[in-house]
Amino acid sequence: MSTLKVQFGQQLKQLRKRHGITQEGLAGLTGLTTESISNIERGIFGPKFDTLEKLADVLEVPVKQLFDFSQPNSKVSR
Amino acid sequence: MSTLKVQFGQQLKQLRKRHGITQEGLAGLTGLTTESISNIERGIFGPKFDTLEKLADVLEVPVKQLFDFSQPNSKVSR
DNA sequence: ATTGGTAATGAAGTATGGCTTCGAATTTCC
DNA sequence: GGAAATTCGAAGCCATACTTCATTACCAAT
Repeated sequence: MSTLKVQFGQQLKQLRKRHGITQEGLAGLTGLTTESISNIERGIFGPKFDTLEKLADVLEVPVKQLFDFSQPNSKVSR
Repeated sequence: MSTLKVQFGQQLKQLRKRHGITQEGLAGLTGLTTESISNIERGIFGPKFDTLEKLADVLEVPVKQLFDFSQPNSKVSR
């Protein structure tokens, strides 16, 4: 029920789309499965630190940006 | 040997001290043990999302600040 | 209507690692 | 020196991150 997981997932989804990549693509580049990416984006579970690093690395953003929920972003939504 | 765990740990330690609280105090407030806090601060393991939330909550900082390693002597909050 | 590409979802299983307890050693600081 | 704070090890528990497989749904285009 952690709202952090949900928020994180939404942010991840945004950053992934902004990066112009699909769940499958992100899965391939991080060594995860598409189901895992989907589960993370929907807040089903929160990734462990190793995965956190991979995600930030692939998306080319600092890890902290994955936790920056400050703004409802103007772009890319929908 | 994830550098993220280590950096996170150092940041946590800084924020904890800045908050004027001991490992035991933080342990009590988060429902963890002092050993766990110690292990996290030394980068032995990275906390799960639930713990992440508790830590940020107790330290009264947004989660993203726990991942903000930009400045050694920062005055980020204020 | 059907194809093709993407994502959601469920069920069931594995195993990693987050966390604990206990005990002792070490560092820090007054 | 001595107490408090932190480190370290080892062993074990168990929650959960992640997997595989299989299905379903959505959404554009054609």
